[in-house]
Amino acid sequence: MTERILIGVAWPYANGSLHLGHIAGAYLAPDIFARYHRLKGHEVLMVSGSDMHGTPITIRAEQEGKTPVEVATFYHNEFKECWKKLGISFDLYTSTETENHKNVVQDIFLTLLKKDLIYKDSMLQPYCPQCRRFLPDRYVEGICPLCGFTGARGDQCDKCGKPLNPTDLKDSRCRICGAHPQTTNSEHYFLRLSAMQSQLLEWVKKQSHWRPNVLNFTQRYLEDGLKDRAITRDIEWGIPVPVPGFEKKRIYVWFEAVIGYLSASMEWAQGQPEKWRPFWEGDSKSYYFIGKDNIPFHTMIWPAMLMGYSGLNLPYDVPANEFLTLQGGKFSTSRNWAVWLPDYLATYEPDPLRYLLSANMPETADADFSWQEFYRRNNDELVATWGNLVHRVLTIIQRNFSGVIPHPFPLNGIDQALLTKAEETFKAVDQSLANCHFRDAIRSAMTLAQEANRYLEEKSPWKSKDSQAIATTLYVALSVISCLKTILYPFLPFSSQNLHEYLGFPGRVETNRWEWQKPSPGQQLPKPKPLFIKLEEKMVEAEMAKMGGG
RNA sequence: GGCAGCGUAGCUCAGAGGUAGAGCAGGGGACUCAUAAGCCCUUGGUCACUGGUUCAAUUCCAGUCGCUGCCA
Repeated sequence: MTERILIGVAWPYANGSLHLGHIAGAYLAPDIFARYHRLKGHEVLMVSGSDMHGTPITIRAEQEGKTPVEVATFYHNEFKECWKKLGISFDLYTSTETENHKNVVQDIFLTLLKKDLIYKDSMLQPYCPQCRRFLPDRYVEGICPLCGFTGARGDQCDKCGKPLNPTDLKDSRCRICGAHPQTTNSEHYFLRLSAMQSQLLEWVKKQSHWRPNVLNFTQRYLEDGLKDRAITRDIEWGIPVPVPGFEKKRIYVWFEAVIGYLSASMEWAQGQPEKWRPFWEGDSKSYYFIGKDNIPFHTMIWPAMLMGYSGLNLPYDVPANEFLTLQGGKFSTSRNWAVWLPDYLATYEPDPLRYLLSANMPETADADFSWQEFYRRNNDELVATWGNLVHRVLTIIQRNFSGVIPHPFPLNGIDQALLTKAEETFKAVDQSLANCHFRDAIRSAMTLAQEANRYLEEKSPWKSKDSQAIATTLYVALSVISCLKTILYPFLPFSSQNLHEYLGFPGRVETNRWEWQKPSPGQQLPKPKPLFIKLEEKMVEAEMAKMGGG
């Protein structure tokens, strides 16, 4: 049965480069999932885009003497380059700075307004008379009333960790110009989340297939009670509020960005206006891949908006990942405690990173990245277990059979046992991937590679005098390698493509289905090269030296 | 302060009410097709602490300590 799968991926904020925490949290998993489903022959639509709006971008632009659109576009382009190099296979990667997105957002805004799910109210906001603008809470600084720390921000104090309101601060000042902010009343629109609470809770309680962390968090949050939230801001960079009198205000990014899933689907369908609908209606399942910090927006706010808008599917699953830590600590942009994706991709191949982050994905708990671990997993697992398995078999075939795939003879019990194991692994990985258990899936695959190494050892074709047994052994080993080629493709698309060619298959690996392709006896194989290269241990020190604070 | 999560071998992580697991690192061995890779054997743990439920808990419950995150 052909399934239809919508894959929504978190929209990265275009005011800084991507680092490995982003990839582990939200971007690798959906790509694996999408590649798997495409192989299964399912219809997949995977969309995302850059979140271009909001105050942090305008402030960065001012500091750099640029316009907000220049800053956001710079990072948007950098993101697109990263996706290409890392192999994150979006069907459309767009941005919130498109005419289409603006129209869709305004349409949803007006629809919810008409249904009275959005209403107007006023709120107090810090205003800087010198900059002549309203300040987001975290752009107000001052002395913490609780601990006396002088660098406390209007949203919280970094010293004692207490959350604050901007008006709590003593001797408050504007973080941009240093002037003393005033507090001014301002009119805004609010989303009536409080009215949706029971409907949401009822829906959430039925989602027993969600990951426990996502489900528990959401339920507790809902039982505590949802508050209405302001969805407009006093800034100039963003999507205009389509209401007279609000010309100086913009729709707040958290309301606007989630709508991107829908607007991007429509943009993808351009030219065929109804083509996006099957992914948003009926049997289609929608998956939203995000980091855990984004859970409330995808299990409550976006569903509430969809319920209000009505007619479109609510999320089927929100497989949120936990966080990646970096050598035991939090990623920190300001301390440069990070591994930047553009730097990584300028130096290394994509597959070793994809491998490490898959094998140690923060699926159920935080996971740690270290260069030592990267080095080790590349050399000891990718190269030694998997790459070397491929290389030794292909090399023996080159040497002893002139590179022609040997014809197998009747199988003995050992041959059969390995083939059975491969068959079982194929099914197990299928199940794991369908259930978003990525770590289990790649672990099963590597276990099969180990089995194949043991098999070769046991049969030792390099010692054997029995030419039929040698031919059979190599054919069986090659078959299992071909099995792994398909299993590993969602995780390691680049090296699987190379392997696909070394095994004598034509075209692109992704044009084949999720099937165990058997090699064709008698076929001439090309000269292989190692799938992965060993790293030198000194790279660990070199990379660590690049990180701040270490 | 409230809530949640975590605390398992040197390291990264699994696991489960009934004599503790994997990979890597450490030690030993046989082999040589292969990127000195692969294979076999092996040393490591009172599963944070204290109580409770149970015939039986490291696995369930309560509390303590430590780390992390979220919230007012």
